[in-house]
Amino acid sequence: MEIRVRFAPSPTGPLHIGGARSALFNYLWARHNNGKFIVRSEDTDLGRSSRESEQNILEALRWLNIQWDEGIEVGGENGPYRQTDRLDLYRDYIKKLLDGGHAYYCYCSEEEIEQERQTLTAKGETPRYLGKCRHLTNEQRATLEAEGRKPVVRFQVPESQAIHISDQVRGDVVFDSDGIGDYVIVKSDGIPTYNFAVVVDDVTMKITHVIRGEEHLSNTPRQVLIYQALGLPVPEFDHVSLILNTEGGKMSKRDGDTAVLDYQKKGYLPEAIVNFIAMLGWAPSGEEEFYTLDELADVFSLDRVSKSPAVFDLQKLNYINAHYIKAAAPERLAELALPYLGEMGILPQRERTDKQQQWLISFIEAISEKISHMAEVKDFVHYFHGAVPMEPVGEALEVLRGEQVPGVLSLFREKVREVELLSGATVKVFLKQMTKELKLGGKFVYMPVRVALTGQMHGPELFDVIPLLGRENVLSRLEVTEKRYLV
RNA sequence: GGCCCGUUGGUCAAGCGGUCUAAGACACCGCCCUUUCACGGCGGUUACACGGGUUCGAAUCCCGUACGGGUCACCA
Repeated sequence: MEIRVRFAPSPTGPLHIGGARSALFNYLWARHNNGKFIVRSEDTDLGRSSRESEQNILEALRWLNIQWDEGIEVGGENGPYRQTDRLDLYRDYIKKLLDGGHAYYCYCSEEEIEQERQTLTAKGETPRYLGKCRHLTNEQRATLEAEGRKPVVRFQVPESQAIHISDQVRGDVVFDSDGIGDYVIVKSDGIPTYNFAVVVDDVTMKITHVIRGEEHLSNTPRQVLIYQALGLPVPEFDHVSLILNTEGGKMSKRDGDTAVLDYQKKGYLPEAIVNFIAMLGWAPSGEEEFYTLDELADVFSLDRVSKSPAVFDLQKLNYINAHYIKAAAPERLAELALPYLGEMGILPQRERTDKQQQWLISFIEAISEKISHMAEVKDFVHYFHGAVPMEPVGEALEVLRGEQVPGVLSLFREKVREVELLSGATVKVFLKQMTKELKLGGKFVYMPVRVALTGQMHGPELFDVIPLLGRENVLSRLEVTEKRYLV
């Protein structure tokens, strides 16, 4: 049988990290089994759903290179793929449920239901709807409708039934139907609710595995009941644990970036995000930690998915992203760095001169080992740009106090002036010469030069910094330092 | 509160009854490499929530407790 899985977000906000991981796991499972991956939209919450959110979600998936075989914007034979376009379909299934005695109209008011809930809670029981409207006669219904009441349709939950859920991640889970009240499957505006629509969609789209977040586990028995009432085969459910913030709580806006595209904006690489979130809640059997999408699809399996929640660790993401940055082509990184450099007025976004383009590439090469995501290029431009160095403080200032420093810097200036082309290679040569001529250890030559030029003790390779600064900036920075700190 | 799920170092995690005086990675700390900064290499600190069972033997199985989370909507 063909494996068919789906990602079914509700378009009420941007795609967040947790959603992306659900999508990824579904995608990987499909690819691993040569199956199909479907993307649909659960937009029955008319008030909160928007096309903007849907677009954001789709864009994020595309950015991560998670492609779908069927669904929104790509089509397929089981469409349409938006729930609001499937209302007629749902009506047919509702009719079946109503005719089969598995569902009924309910006219209870919000106050009545709230009352019932409170009574049950007070007794220490699960708050639920007990089925007051189960056996309304036609006359009673007519009377209630004459009062202007709009009914909802409720599913009639069978009594004292054990509901078994087969879940490859969590093992088999059993629920008692008595803990579940008759729940609404069609709202008073005629729109079906999630718990019902999702069943119809999964059935008609022939979904074999429902891989989703743990928050859905408690809702699963409601869905299974509908499958059973309809006499339809129940798919396998696989509930993946949640992704938590550093405090161990649910990830929210306050914890920083939760949306996938936030990371795009900060210049993270999609392959790094994929690699990182795959490892949150799943682990390969070997010790390799870097995987491409294709490699993940090869080795992914549901039985290695973790049951316990995972904390989103930005440091680890940064580490993984740094790895991919080191591996990426400078041209690609340059393209990604441009927005930040443009923002700072360093380089034009387009129509750069050859010289500017060359500078850009050299700049990227010099710093690509130093940064964890591209937005950090902003922290590095001062090393390579401008006539004045950063102000040295603390230890850096101490470095300039060394007695050999004036001699080092003046010799350095001489060398810079002598050299025709200030390239990395020439700089390397004359810096080495200087250590010999002055009979000083490298540290006593390189460090003062570094601090004099950048004001910092740490930073990119000196042989990169000097050519990128250019002769003019080097000389002016030297002068500034000598004036300010050596007199 | 009821129901359900979970609990290995600060974090991600391996482990599926003996090879566990518990792997690997991030972070942290040292050392080495580098006549600068890094990369890298080597080493170190830190963990089976607790209590009962079962068993010759338990991180691994069972029960309980504690803690965390999810859910109980005309949200999905």
